[in-house]
Amino acid sequence: MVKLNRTTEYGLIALRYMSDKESQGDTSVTSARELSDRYGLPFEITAKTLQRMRDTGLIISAQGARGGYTLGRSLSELNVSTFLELMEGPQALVSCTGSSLTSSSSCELQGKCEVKGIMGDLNDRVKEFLTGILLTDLAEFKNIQPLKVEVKESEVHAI
Amino acid sequence: MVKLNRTTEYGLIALRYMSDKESQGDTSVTSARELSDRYGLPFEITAKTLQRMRDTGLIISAQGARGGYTLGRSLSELNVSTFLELMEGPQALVSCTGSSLTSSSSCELQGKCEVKGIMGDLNDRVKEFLTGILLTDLAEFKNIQPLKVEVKESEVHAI
DNA sequence: AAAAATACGATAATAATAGTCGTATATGAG
DNA sequence: CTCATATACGACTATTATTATCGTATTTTT
Repeated sequence: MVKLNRTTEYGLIALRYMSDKESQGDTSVTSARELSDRYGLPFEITAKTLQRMRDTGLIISAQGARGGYTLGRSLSELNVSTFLELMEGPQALVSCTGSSLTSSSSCELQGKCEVKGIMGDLNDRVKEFLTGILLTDLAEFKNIQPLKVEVKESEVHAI
Repeated sequence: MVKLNRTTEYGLIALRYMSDKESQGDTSVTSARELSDRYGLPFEITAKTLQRMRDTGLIISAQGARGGYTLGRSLSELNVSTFLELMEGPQALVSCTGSSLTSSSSCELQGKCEVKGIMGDLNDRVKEFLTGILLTDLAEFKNIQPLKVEVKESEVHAI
């Protein structure tokens, strides 16, 4: 049916975490390690995901020791459609619909296919719908329990 | 982002074709061969897709020579959400959301994950939205040019 | 009996996604 | 100025999901 890929999930976790930090007056940056430790995400992928999010401007990076990421734009103005496109690229709902970057997704039924219009219409509608939903509109994005830092043994003496 | 699989496309082609036939007073059944020939679809997959559609009641089969398929329910009462679920199963928008049949899609962050609620909410909204759209609402589902039967040589003497 | 069609399970091929590895670069702290 | 920590980035591998193929059985009309 309709499905998000996992890195989008990781990205959402990251955004929500940073947003929460910010709203608590915590101005510290968030490192890939911090996220992967806290949520049990694979570090390498978390790091790579954050880099892609930086490329698209969702977050801002600071290199070097004590480096990390902070929010790059106001989440209360970011809609779901835009978020998904930033995370996964301008993919269409269905393969035969244009506006796709990958050449492999161009339909071989070209010309013959009679559902292109139907699919394109559906795609447009879903996109329009998602454009109307802001990330911060989604239930539980805000109003979660304050982040309790359950520090690991290994981290204790490191601080 | 959000994507349909190809067999759903095939299924949509089949439904539209049969619906169109019906509205023209053509009461003949539609065979897998007929569809695969006309639209250049792989026969085996078309056949299998039609079988799954029969399993879910979308279409009705008639076995044997001169057998084939006819519509099993009124398309003007079939919404997109239901259609997608019948074609692809009750999959969720995102892996960590429940209601999935495959055990592999259960999230390993169980308990820790804090976006489950967000994703579940988004999933519910998209589903509700799709429920409000009927297949026949979609542009170009109806009002297409009458099917011109460009009969192939091989079919001519068979009729 | 033969031909045409669906029924169905097993398996192979392909594509998409997820994850790993190695190395380079930047920066703060001592 | 060196070390530790963190991002940056490309190439590669593994895993999973999807798509397609194959072989055989069954049903029904002629």
